[in-house]
Amino acid sequence: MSISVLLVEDDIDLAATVVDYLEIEGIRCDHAANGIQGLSLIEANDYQVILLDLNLPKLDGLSVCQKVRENSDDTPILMLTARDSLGDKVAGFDAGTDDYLVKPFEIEELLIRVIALSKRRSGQASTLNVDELTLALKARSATYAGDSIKLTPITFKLLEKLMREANKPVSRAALMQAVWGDEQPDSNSLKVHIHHLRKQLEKVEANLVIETETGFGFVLRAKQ
Amino acid sequence: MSISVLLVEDDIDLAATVVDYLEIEGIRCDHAANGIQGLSLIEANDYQVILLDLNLPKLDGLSVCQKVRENSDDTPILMLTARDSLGDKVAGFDAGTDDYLVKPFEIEELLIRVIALSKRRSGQASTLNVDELTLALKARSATYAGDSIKLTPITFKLLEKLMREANKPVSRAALMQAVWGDEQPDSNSLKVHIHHLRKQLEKVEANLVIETETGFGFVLRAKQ
DNA sequence: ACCTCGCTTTAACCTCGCTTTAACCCCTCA
DNA sequence: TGAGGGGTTAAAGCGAGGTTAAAGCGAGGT
Repeated sequence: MSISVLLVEDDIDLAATVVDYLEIEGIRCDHAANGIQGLSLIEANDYQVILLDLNLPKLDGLSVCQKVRENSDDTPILMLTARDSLGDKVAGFDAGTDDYLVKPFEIEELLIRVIALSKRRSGQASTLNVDELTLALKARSATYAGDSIKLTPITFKLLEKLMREANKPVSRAALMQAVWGDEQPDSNSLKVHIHHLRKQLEKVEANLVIETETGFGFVLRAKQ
Repeated sequence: MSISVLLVEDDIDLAATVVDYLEIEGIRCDHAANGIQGLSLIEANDYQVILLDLNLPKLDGLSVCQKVRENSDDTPILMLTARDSLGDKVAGFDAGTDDYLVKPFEIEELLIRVIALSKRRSGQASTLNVDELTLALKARSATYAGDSIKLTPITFKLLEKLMREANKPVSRAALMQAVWGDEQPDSNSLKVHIHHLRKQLEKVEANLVIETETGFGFVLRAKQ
């Protein structure tokens, strides 16, 4: 799985260098130029690591760090700092920083720290949401407006595929590929499992239906 | 509360310098000259931070680090290394290292890292709690509402993993990794030990159950 | 060096429920 | 009206998980 990080840094040249280097190494890298923008990106996306400059316009790095932690977000944070005093670093760790790097730093050094931090907490939950339906991929559980939905391994994979392509028709072949891979059953298993899924959606009175696209496949979309 | 650390380092002069400096700063500092001695001190005492030289006689730093983690001891480890290659550092983080410092280092730098690491852990419990179930990691004992639960080394590791991920399903692979590491038994050992654990939970009439997620793994959660 | 005890692994067997199959229905369109 | 796509249902099959007992193994004591 690929790593995706956010760099919050006001020095545009440095930012460009870091972004380029990380992208070459296969790490997705967003960039924010100030603390406020950084915070909103953090809330909107799901980063594995956050790289925070200590001195930022609008909202400094320490404050950003604190606010992230207040949101009970434990994404690892790597602080980038030009200062080198003991006080600043201790303050950083107090605010919830996981690591820091003193400028100027070797970019390889940054890379290995990003990789290390991304490994530290890889247990974060990613979820799919369509309407009020939530599918927790790690927890392997689904809920609709709070009601839990029981899924077997197969209906789980089916629902996942349909939710990823919500509102877009998915061909039978694509669904079968998603569920069974290359060794597919020959009979009408798919329609039986689609049927099970529909029953589950009805049970929680979901405002979602699986419609059939005759001769093609199925779509998950809101009713009416 | 005062900090107490262990330094595992074979360079006697360097060790003496570090010990003296840390003691002056009010940090208790034990010293071991090789990996084997280090391990036995770690098992016998309760350090806030472990400082590990990478190149050690008898048992190298990485191996010490791995063994500590295998004992479910998550005391922060700061690796001291003369080498500076990317590979070594990544290997270090893989083995469960929390931070590292490249020799020669400023002794003030060491101090602030020790302080930072000792704080990281101070928030972490040495016991895990789920519902009325308590697992004392150091004592390797468990109780439910006061009743003690007998755990073998394997059921202990199993329960620890399930409690750390309480309410979240844990895959078979993850459980087996947590218990056996890379050398896993080929047969159905896991289900036998899960069975033993369930029996223990029943014996104390715990309000917790280990549910199975068919085709995936197991979850520890409250009944109903 | 041997014995013993208890933890771990193996293996056999059973149960349960997920998956598949197949039969039958309905509806649409030629 | 009959052929085909899709929906529904129930039952068969089959593999994953549960249970149990016994063999294997190593640590600690004698």
